[in-house]
Amino acid sequence: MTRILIIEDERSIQRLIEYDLLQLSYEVDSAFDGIEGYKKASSSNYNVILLDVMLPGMNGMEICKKLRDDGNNSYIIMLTAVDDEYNKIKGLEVGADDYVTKPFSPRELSARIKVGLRRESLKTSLEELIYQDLRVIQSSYEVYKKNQKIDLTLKEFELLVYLIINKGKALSREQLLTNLWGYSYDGDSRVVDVHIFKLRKMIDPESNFIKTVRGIGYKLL
Amino acid sequence: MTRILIIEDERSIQRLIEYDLLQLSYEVDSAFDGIEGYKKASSSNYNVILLDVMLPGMNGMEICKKLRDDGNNSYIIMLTAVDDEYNKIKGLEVGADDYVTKPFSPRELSARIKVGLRRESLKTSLEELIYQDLRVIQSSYEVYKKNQKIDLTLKEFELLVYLIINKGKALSREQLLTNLWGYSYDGDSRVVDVHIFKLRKMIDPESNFIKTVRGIGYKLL
DNA sequence: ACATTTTTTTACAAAATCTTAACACAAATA
DNA sequence: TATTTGTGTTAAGATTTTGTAAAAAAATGT
Repeated sequence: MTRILIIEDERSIQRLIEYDLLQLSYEVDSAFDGIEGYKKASSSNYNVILLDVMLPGMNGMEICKKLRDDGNNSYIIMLTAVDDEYNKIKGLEVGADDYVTKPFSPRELSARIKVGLRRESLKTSLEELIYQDLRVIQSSYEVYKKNQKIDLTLKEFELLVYLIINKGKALSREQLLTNLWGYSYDGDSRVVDVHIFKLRKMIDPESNFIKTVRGIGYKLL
Repeated sequence: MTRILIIEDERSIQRLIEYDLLQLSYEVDSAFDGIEGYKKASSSNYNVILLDVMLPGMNGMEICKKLRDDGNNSYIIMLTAVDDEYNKIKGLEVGADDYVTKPFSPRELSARIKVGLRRESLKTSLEELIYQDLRVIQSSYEVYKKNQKIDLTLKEFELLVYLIINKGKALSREQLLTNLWGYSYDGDSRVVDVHIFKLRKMIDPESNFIKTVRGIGYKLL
């Protein structure tokens, strides 16, 4: 179950966000001032925390910093009223993962959350993945084939990780798009194919283990 | 995505049900008389159909019977105004899966729907299907006969899965077309025959277990 | 601002698969 | 038995899907 905490004092905004997230069947919890927010965030484990910068009691920056100092590693998205560069930098400095400027569309917010969840799940899974003669180190985004380092782009890397984690399963393009790109493309996109093509060229030139499942997508043997 | 069709002429009840189901994030469609209901149920694939017994146009029993005759295998829940044993028995006779008496609470209805969905998903979502010396792995789209891998095309694979899930039942071409091809039988298409032929050649060269049911279609013993 | 890298889109070729149509054959019916 | 109806089988042609390269767009670095 995905748990999200909203720390936001403006009720109207809080309600709106809560409504959208419930629609997406996340488990939602809310706090309406800084103190309460910090307490909730500390006492329970959330996958994502939406944190308003301007709050009564304790402001968002402080909360974020304190949480990180406590060792909290939830994915924190800062919410702020204006697109000000200063807060953005400061937010990331105190340990936020992302930053959304109000007003934002539900779609935008949910896209950001999905990115966060993806990143989170990558974080929590195995640090080092071994597949055949490949060694994939997630923290440093490095890949070795027979101890020879291979340079992959970010998307190639993420695709490889996802394939390995789900090895054996046929993965549809939609599934790959939602899980790696973070949202669903409308219309038909061939991005996945192109990335598979490149990945094959880099790590699997004989196309031995990245198999095409015609009509569905791809799978790793 | 779970799709539910409500066939109910009383708007107030329809609205109520629809509201509850949308809350549970099902995809909901509605029809307000028998003819429309039958058409919608036939033309599209629903996981669950909620079917009022008393309807203008065509009554619930008729619709249910006709749908079953067409090979429709949605989970059908009959709705009736009074708890009368006669209708209950009759309903099950014409092929309904469950029976709910009005007035019912949202909770009761959703519980019944969940039962239906579970039943449906149990059948279709088995990771591995075993039939005689065949092993069909749905997540990877692989088929083994006596541990020997057999390469099937997507349609062949889907056909095999459907046959196994419905083993023992005679399946009409129409049913196979609607459920596997996603459109309704158009009179003289013999696509199914060709695919059966190919499937037999691949997994059943002796034509032992894919039997022809003359005048109807095919079945797996 | 410009150059470089990465990602996405687009177009076209190649391949696999699906469908149609035809004919052969078997089963049912008169 | 002859006729009709339904199915098996085949192969050509149509369609769909994927591979690949290259251009366009977006992101990043200098």
